[in-house]
Amino acid sequence: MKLITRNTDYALRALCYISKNKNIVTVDELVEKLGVPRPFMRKILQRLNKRKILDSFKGQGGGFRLKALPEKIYVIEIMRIFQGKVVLNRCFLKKDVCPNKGKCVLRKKIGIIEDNLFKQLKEITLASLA
Amino acid sequence: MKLITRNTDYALRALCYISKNKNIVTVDELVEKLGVPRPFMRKILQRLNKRKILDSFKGQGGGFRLKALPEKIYVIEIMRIFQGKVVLNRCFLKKDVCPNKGKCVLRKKIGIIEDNLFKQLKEITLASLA
DNA sequence: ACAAATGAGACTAATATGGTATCATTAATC
DNA sequence: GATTAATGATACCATATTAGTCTCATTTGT
Repeated sequence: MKLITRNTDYALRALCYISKNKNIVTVDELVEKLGVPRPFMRKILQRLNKRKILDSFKGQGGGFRLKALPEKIYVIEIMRIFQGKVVLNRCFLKKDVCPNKGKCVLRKKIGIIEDNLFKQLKEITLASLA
Repeated sequence: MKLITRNTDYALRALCYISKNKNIVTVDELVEKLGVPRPFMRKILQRLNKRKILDSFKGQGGGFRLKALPEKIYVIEIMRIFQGKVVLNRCFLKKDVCPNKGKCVLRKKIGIIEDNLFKQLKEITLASLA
């Protein structure tokens, strides 16, 4: 079980690198620095662009740049982009079967853990990583 | 992203049910109560037996029974059985490429979160769920 | 002997993750 | 305006994990 997937990990490291450069950064530069397969890196960056984390510039001299301040970019947001909604507190039983609907202790306990996890993740910004 | 898989969820609910019965419980009874597919339930119980969480009895009148006290059965242990070691704090970069080996802030942060998660999970026993 | 239970293990299906390949579009430069 | 260097979009493939099935063997009470 892992909290962070490769996708997210690469994205975060790419963002860290970009945040340290005032200039525009190209895919090739990131590929060289991080050793991530080029097409994969591209896909990740494109996704970050679509989700308004990055700005992109086409054509010669183009590349990527942060769209927001590193202080405003949250790790949990990047996780959501690549790993979907982070929901731990789910019941797998069919609703009509679950023997204690409404007051399931397991779900409650997991819910509390989830809340704590969120609180911690929400405090981690790109700025705090760099 | 989910913290707990179906496997684990079913296992926990089965264990809860079993813990409330002094008698031996059969697969069929659990299947009826929880609405989980029979062969899947069997597999889960067999695994719990192998890992010494349950005792099993073959033949007519057989079934399953808790091997330890509910106070001594930890949710994290069940998670490990069905989801493998719970390790969140991993770096995906090749070791010789990682730009800040040893002092990677991301890993440190995730490490702290992991520790907290563990602490919480370790406190949840089967007894506390029932 | 028979029936009712679990043990073992191979097999299949569905989903998520990781990764590739190709062609289109844009913009600077010559 | 042609070339070139960049990203955009998207379809596709590979691998791993999770979920689930099927079948036959073994045990044990009646």
